Amino acid sequence: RLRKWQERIRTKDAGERNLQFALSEIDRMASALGVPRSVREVASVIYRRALNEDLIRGRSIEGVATSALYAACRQEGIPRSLDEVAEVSRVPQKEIGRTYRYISQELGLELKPVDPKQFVPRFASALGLSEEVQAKATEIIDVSAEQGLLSGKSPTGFAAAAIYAASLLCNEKKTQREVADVAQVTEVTIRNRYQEQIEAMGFR
Amino acid sequence: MSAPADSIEIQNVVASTGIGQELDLEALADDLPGADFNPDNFPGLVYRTQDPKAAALIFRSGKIVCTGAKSIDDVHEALGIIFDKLRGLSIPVDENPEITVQNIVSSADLGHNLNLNALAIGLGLEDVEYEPEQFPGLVYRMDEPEVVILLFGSGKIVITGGKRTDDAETAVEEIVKRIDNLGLLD
DNA sequence: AGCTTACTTTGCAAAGC
DNA sequence: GCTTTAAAAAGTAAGCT
Repeated sequence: RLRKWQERIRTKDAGERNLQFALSEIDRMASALGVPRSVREVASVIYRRALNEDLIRGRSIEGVATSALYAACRQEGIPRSLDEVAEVSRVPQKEIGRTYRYISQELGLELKPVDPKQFVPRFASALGLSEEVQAKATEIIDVSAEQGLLSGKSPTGFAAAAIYAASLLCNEKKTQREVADVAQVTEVTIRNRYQEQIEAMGFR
Repeated sequence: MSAPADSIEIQNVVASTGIGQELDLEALADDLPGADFNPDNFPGLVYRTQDPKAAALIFRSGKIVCTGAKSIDDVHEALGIIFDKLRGLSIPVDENPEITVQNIVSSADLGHNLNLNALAIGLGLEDVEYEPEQFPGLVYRMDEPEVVILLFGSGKIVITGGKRTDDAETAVEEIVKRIDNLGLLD
């Protein structure tokens, strides 16, 4: 009886320690990513929900914590790419993606596909581009998405190409390499998306 | 005039069977030219047939998994070749081992481009997985028939998880109906 | 700038770690 | 959960010329 009691305390303490660890990891990663406090709070709520629904079983605490943060960024409209999240996590990108899909499904988060436009302000300011370029990039994304060019394309690559095109159109040219570096995509991807978008805009 | 269902092509059939006889895979690996056996890697011995092209995983228990065949007939043909090869090695093989189809992978073309973003919302986010950062296809789990459909922006699709030949046909007709009802079939 | 190769996703069985 | 097999879809990536 006494042993059972001690075991309960031990598991309760362990569980408490695990939760504290997860929350501090979310905090650490959120700081490294530079996301606002509100997003960390949303991530904490998602993590606690996953914990209450026993979704951690068979998965790493860090993996679930990272996925919760990735989901929270999306839910709050300031997405980070899986690449970016993986850079501040000790969990491989592949596992983050897989765990995100799992908790997203189990918790019924029903997050809409990431909108490329949501990357524009962050990428553009990292490149030192003006509001005018951002507005142009947003317009390019809207027009080309309406013409069906977005289906199946990576949101970061789509945003990167639009920013590259907008920088040319507004005489604030950035090289494909510079844009590729902040968006973490290859120049080849920017080139491919750029060609399609320019055509969709009626330029050439 | 060409209905999407007419574009269905079976790409891969997975089936399992058993010869009702335990096997010494080490010996079999020596006696079967072209056999790959790496027990440290995987417990099954891999044997490939040329015509029809297929790959078989042969296990110590005598159970066999056949993959890569383009039709159910090809599965039977390929396994027949393997059964005869084993008999040729004086290994007793059941007269007519039961062959069970476990999965059929098919491809098809809906003939229209698809707006996957709109489709993800229209088909219901709870039944859909669409993460273009990770994979360009939209994953849709259908209940009847119970199959998984991968939909691409080009209108090309993949149907998998079905065990019967007509599952793909039923699934294609159903998905076309659902997409059309959403007004997303241009 | 291409071209080639390779990896991402789905489904399934097998035996064993 | 992983390991291996097969095949399609289309996007992305890396290596080589």
